[in-house]
Amino acid sequence: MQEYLAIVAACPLFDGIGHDELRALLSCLTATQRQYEKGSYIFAAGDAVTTVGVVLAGGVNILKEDFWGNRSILAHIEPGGLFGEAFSCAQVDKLPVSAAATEKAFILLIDYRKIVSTCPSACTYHTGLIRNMVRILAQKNVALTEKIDCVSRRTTREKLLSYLSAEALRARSNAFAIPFNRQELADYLAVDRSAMSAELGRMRDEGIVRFEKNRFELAEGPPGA
Amino acid sequence: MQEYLAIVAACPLFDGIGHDELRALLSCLTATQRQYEKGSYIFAAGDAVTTVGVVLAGGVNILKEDFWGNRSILAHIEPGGLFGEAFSCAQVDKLPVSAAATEKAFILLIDYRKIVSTCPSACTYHTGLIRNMVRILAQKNVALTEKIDCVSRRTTREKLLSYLSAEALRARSNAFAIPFNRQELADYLAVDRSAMSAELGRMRDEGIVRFEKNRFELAEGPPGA
DNA sequence: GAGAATATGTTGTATTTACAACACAAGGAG
DNA sequence: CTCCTTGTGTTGTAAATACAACATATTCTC
Repeated sequence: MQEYLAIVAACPLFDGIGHDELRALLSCLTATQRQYEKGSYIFAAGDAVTTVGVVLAGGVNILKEDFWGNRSILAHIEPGGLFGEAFSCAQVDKLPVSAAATEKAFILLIDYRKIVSTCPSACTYHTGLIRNMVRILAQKNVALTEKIDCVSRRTTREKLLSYLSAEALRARSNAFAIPFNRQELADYLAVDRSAMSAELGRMRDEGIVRFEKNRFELAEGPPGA
Repeated sequence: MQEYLAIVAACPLFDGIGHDELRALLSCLTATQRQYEKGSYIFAAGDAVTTVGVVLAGGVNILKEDFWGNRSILAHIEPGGLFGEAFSCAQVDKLPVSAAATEKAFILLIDYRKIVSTCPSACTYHTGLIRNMVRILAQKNVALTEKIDCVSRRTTREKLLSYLSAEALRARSNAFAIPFNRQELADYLAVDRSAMSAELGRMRDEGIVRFEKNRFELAEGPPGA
């Protein structure tokens, strides 16, 4: 564990907690470290999960299998990353996804009930831990809501405008940089990259937006003007 | 407050907490009750919010205004409903939405920091309260992720199959009822109702699915077969 | 600087969708 | 029962998209 302390400290769940306190906290949480071979499951669909996982080394894929057995990868988690927190904390009785090691992996497992219950010994950093967990869930919530707002639009143009509007409001400026390249933006908006590129070109021709690379600038007037 | 105790108790934030304990808890949380006239703002876009709201009476709309000033209603909250929890708990510095009373409303406001910090007097039900908050956020997380999984598909058919697959897995049966009528399902999947209806008809013709009203039954074989 | 890999823009076509308009059934209110 | 509302399916057409294939850039490596 010693060797992974820096990785654990990098996990947002432990924000604001120093190395020394962290060691005490992990013991208070009865966190356990386990090793998984490539391809083996940390959680399997159908399981009841009460733990969250922190990747110490290696990597983990979150997989989903639909009714007909079609598999898809929902996420890839790297060292320092957290997984399983939504399903554990939501107290779902049967996991709808699986988590599998993509290579030999070391995982720290922590029971979410230990996290959200203040310990009898009242360790100082437990309140910070709870606040971190709540913040992580809430931030993901905000990000997901924002994405749905974009993806739920009917046309590529509406999706782009919705996304660019959100970025402009976030930057509090009509000029801003986006954290995606074209392919990533297309994936985020769930549209075809080339069709999106064409739509961006038309929007530029109409004077709605200017852009170069990942820097965008929105015209101040309404899109219709 | 006395008169609204039953409403507060119905809020999922206070699940598992009895009326007597609730009164003590609310005082421990320094919850405050405020009255809002129709149209007035409980939270305005740009505010820094640290409180969650519980609607005691009346109604609240969550509103969003984009970069060009186009308004849209994201949600309507009724008595017993909770709002503002995601943004408060995510510690966003400037609210990207507003909350306004749709009619004369009574709102209970609670600082989220009081919720996630265990109180010095260590009131018994605080751990339950924290767990409720975490569960609410996590469940919304799961629901949003599930919706994104459907909405991010390219075609109406893929969206329908994704949604129906999720419902079948949830029901652990290939026959199940859905909680939507056609218009609501179309809104959920972000497609046109009539186009969706036509697609459902084609899928039925192809033997992929059978349905009547809100009861659906998926063929066991793969969609392509 | 050459060459490879990656990122981005462009175009044509077949497919799919949105939209509007309408038909029809079911259920409730009077 | 009749009217009215609501829910659902159908069709035609214009519009938008996905997809494929290709043309330029840009960046990275050697």
